[in-house]
Amino acid sequence: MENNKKIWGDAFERIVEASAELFAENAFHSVGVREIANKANVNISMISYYFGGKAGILIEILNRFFDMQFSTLKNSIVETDSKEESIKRLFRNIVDMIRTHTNICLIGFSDLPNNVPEVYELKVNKTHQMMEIGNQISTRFCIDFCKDELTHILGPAMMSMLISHFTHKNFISQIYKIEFDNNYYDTYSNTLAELFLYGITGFSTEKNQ
Amino acid sequence: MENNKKIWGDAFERIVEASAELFAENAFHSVGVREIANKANVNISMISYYFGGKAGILIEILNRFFDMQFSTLKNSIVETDSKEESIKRLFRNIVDMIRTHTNICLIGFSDLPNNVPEVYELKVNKTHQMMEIGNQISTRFCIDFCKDELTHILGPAMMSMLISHFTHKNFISQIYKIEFDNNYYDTYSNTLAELFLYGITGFSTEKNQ
DNA sequence: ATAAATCAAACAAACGTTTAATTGATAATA
DNA sequence: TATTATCAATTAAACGTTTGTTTGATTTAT
Repeated sequence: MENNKKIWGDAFERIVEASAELFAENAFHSVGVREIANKANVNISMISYYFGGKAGILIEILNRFFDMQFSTLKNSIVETDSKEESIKRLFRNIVDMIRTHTNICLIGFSDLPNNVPEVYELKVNKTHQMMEIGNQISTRFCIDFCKDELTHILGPAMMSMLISHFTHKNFISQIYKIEFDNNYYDTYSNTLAELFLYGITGFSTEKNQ
Repeated sequence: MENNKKIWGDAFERIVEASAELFAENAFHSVGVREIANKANVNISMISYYFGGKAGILIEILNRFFDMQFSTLKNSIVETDSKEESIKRLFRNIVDMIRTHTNICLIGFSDLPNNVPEVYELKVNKTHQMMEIGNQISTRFCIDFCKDELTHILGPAMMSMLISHFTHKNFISQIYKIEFDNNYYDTYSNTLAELFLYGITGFSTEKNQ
């Protein structure tokens, strides 16, 4: 895939980038090929030319998302880490990933064009792989509580928890006047990591001291 | 609104029901009015007649969702509860709500037709109200850690955590062979409540004893 | 000279909405 | 009691757009 992109023109990448922005803002089916072509400054027919159709763009984006997610999770495994540092590093890395690739992540988590068979199958397969990696990480993290049968609960729960802020960000910023800077996301990542580690009980005692 | 429904025929309710199923399965913009009309056994023009357009159905569904969410949260406040029982009751009630109204909840949480101005504004307003109720509940629950400035993090995080299973359910059931019965959701609700209360640390020690 | 890249134009299909006519039941009139 | 008036409910058909895709010619670079 990396090779293809260099053989093909910039248009390929511009289409992916423009689509990612548009798909993240609104749902896949509500974005038209002409809107994409305009934003990417390419002719409409380039979409079918490069991606075989509109759905092909989404598949490209989803593949990038899952690759990114996999490597982020795997890179978060550091053998010498304590359990606490494991979780904190993991949460920090995931938040970093979402911040630097917000659009792709929002699409990967929330876009649900299940009526496109290719997309649906890809999601099933990748979810399966995610569960396996989740199991690996659980044991490597020495999270002994996390039996196989619980991975499918806690895995999605953890990821959804972390992404939730970014899906609500637009609404929240219209209500509160918060600056979403590095400091904010340090706190954000740490807060959720501590919640995940110790719950609101441990969290409250720690903060009150 | 309750009155209107009795003046109007069954068609009104059939349209809402059919749309909820379809919008939950696929995104709002990928569902056509003819598909809705077929499933509801009504003429296409009834949609504009009753709802003023396709978007009107979504607004009706979202209003029901937010009303439901508000009353579920408020009904979870029992003054005599301990902190632990407060959270467990809250989580139990939310899971019950999602189970009995899965479609409406999936739409309320994940459907994002932000390019429909009326829908977007409604979501902003209701999110605002949700945050206020979140604050009320936090203090009533004696969750002293939950300052105002953290509600906008923990509120969405908690809800997203609980809904995550239902958004992933289709994928998960293709991987694992799990029966999603009453027992499963008792465990599910309790597991996430304990995670929220004590984190994976407290959770593991409790389970290993 | 060859092949990839880009273009304007047209394609049929599906989209949401509107129209005007008709049905059905209820209320008012004679 | 029979007839008329009224209005909500429902229908088939057509409306003009917009949809994603394809075609065939043209440009660009190798």
